Amino acid sequence: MSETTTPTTQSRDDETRTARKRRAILDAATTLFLREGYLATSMDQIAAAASVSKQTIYKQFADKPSLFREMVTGTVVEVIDPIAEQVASLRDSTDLAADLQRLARALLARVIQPRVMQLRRLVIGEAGRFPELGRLFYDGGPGRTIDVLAATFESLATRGTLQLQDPRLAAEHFNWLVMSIPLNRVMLCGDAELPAQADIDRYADAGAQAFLAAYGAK
Amino acid sequence: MSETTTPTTQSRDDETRTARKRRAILDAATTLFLREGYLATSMDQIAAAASVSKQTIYKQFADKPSLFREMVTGTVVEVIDPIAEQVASLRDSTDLAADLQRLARALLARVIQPRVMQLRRLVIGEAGRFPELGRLFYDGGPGRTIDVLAATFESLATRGTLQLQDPRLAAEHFNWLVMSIPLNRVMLCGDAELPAQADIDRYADAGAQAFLAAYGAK
Amino acid sequence: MSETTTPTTQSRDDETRTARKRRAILDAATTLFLREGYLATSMDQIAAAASVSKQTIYKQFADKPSLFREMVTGTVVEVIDPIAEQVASLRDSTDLAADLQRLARALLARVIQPRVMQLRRLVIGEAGRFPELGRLFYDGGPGRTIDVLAATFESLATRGTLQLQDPRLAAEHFNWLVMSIPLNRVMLCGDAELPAQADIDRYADAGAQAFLAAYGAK
Amino acid sequence: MSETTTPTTQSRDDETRTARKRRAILDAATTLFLREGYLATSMDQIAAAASVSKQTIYKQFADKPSLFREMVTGTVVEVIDPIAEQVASLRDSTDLAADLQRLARALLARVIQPRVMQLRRLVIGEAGRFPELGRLFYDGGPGRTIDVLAATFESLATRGTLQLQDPRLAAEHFNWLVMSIPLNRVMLCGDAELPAQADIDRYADAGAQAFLAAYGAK
DNA sequence: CATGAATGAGAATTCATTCAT
DNA sequence: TATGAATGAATTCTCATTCAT
Repeated sequence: MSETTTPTTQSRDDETRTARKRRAILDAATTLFLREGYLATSMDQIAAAASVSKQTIYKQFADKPSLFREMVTGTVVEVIDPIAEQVASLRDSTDLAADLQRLARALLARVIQPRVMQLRRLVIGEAGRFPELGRLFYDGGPGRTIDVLAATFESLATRGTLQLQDPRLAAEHFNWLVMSIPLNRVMLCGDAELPAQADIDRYADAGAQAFLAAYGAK
Repeated sequence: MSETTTPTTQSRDDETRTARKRRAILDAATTLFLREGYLATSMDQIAAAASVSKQTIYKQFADKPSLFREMVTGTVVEVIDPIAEQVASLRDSTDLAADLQRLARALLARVIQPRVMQLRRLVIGEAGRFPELGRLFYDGGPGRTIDVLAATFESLATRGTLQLQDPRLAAEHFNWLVMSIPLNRVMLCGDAELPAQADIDRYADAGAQAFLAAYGAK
Repeated sequence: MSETTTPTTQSRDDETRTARKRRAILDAATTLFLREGYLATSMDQIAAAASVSKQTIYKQFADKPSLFREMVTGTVVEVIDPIAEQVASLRDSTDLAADLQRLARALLARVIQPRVMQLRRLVIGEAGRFPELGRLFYDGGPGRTIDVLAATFESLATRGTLQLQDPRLAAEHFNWLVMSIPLNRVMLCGDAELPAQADIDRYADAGAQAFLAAYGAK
Repeated sequence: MSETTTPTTQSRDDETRTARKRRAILDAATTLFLREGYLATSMDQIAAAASVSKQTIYKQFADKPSLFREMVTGTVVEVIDPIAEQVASLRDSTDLAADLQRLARALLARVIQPRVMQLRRLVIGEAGRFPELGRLFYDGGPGRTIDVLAATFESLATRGTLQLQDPRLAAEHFNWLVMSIPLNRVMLCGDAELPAQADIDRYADAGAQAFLAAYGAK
């Protein structure tokens, strides 16, 4: 009814409406792909969940793989850790133990989120069909974290706050010391196995502590 | 070997033939499921790959999920680490650094095998459809390794060779310090990213070394 | 008739088209299910007979049982005897023998129709798979007839035109005296055995006459 | 073990064993066909239920239709009313009302048996595929009963005990007056609707009584 | 002679994608 | 532009029947 009120803004309205539909499609696709997997999700389901016709989907996305790629890409971006500043602030830390612990908790809390876990499972499960998405996830997730960690650790080593030869290796060790225990458990045993917040923090703390024991200045 | 020794035992020949078919089906299913995934593998493909009629499959396995479960179960068992002895031998180690390094290399070499990696990917990707298989894999894989490690570490701590409060936590840290870097990279970035043997050993060595730095007696 | 009157009402046209397809599917299903039976009719046949794609069927009907139920329900309704008025008019009959005979002929003519016979056979044959349809047929067919007959007979008994204690029992007796002979013969021996119209009327007359001999006022 | 003790009787033993298997097959087929229907019963199920191999079935019966025909034929024969004598004894009845009632109860009790009802449903449902079996059932069931009844009623009419012109018509009326009410109800509404024994007798009594009211000597 | 395997087709149902309206 | 229909193939699973062993 109101789409034709002002002819001049019609194209803009259409654009907005199109964008809205596009977003609805991506939202539905995100929910369904994450929950059911790639093959187990049908275009019909997505159309129904987005309340659009299938034709509308195919007008916006070339085909199912394209829609899937776009959805994964978008979700990776949206989920990427905005931890750069927090990591960088470590450089001037006066209480490294406390600051590392805080960082560890923040990192783990982010990664253990159901949506991130589902995305990780999805990307791993579809690694055969969409190899580029695995790399995308890696680069936007662990890779990026490790990059900024490595830079910071190098700076700390220069100041003698940390003792290490290979800052990138230390960054990886920190990252996985913090994450691996709950990450692998939940990834394999399902969200049913998801530890309570207190336990998650304990894993983060223990990881940070072990890291300091190995790499801290004596 | 002995299928044709006694021509009179027809029933035994039949048994062998049936068992042979069953094995052929499971082999084909293993190859295809690991390579293509659960949904992307059809019973027709399996029948063709096993040179068997579909009927024969359905006479041996109730349905596709059953065949899949049996295949995963069997592969998990077959792939389980026989590391118990090697770990146990640590107890009387006179050169813990060297022995931990040897153990780390053995553990990582096993886990990084393509077949194990594929199985891990498959199980993770199908965690939604087959939650029990994730747990099965965990219990037969990392869980089991960590169990035996924890027992050994506790004994080493009693003797003062290691310094730790929570042997299970230390075992987890050891395990993931050794594995996580190449494991996560390969799992996400594919076998293309698979590091050379030398690099793998380096990861193992670095993990063991970091562990000792954190948990070794001063 | 009016599908093309208003070109602007596209949605209504769509509705009509969909409804037309739905009707075509139900018609084809009716013909095939009645002729071949439930299991012997395939969804492919129905789609072909309705000149419709299988998808269209499955978008309108959840599955084969649903389609079958809908078809039987519809056919039962469409075939239900509109005899209520004719039966009710008996109450003021001045020539009961003639009126009962007329009623008997009408009842039997309806029931002996090939389509009704086929439906009866189908419902009986599928009683195991679709028990609710048997009851539906009974309630819409014999049950309903007997209900209205019983009410009328009771009224006639009050006026002394009939002599009976149990009007429902009398109604059943009337119904089956009229129907049973040709009904059972045709149901078991097939339409090949279907008597000529004259014979059918004779059965109806004889049934009505026997009823009056048993229940009429002396 | 004992099959080879006496070579002379071996063939007879085989015959017996063969006959035993044949009977087992027919028993299994009877149970399954009656319960599930013709198409819904598979040769595999029959083989399993009879504890024989499918090959054995095909050695004894040409194909599925043959097995079905043989099973129906056998069951019809086995279920045929041995009421000839009881009907014949009516001829010298001194208390026709009592004797007709006794006969009615016997007839109805037989027909209402679950196995007979299932057979009737089966034959009606398969009338399209096996028209000859419907006729077989009719001739062995209602047809036969009506034949002997007609003969007896004629004799009673000659003696003036009954008043009728067409003995065959009277026989049909008697038969269906007795049977129709519970027969149709159970056939359509299922065994769930099966009346208690007392009710069945009541239907039989009422049918016999109505018959006498219509056809008895005044 | 009887068991397991094979055959070859056909069942119901779903899919991604493309026309028509 | 967007809806319903169509397409055409693929899915899992079952069937009756026939070879081989």
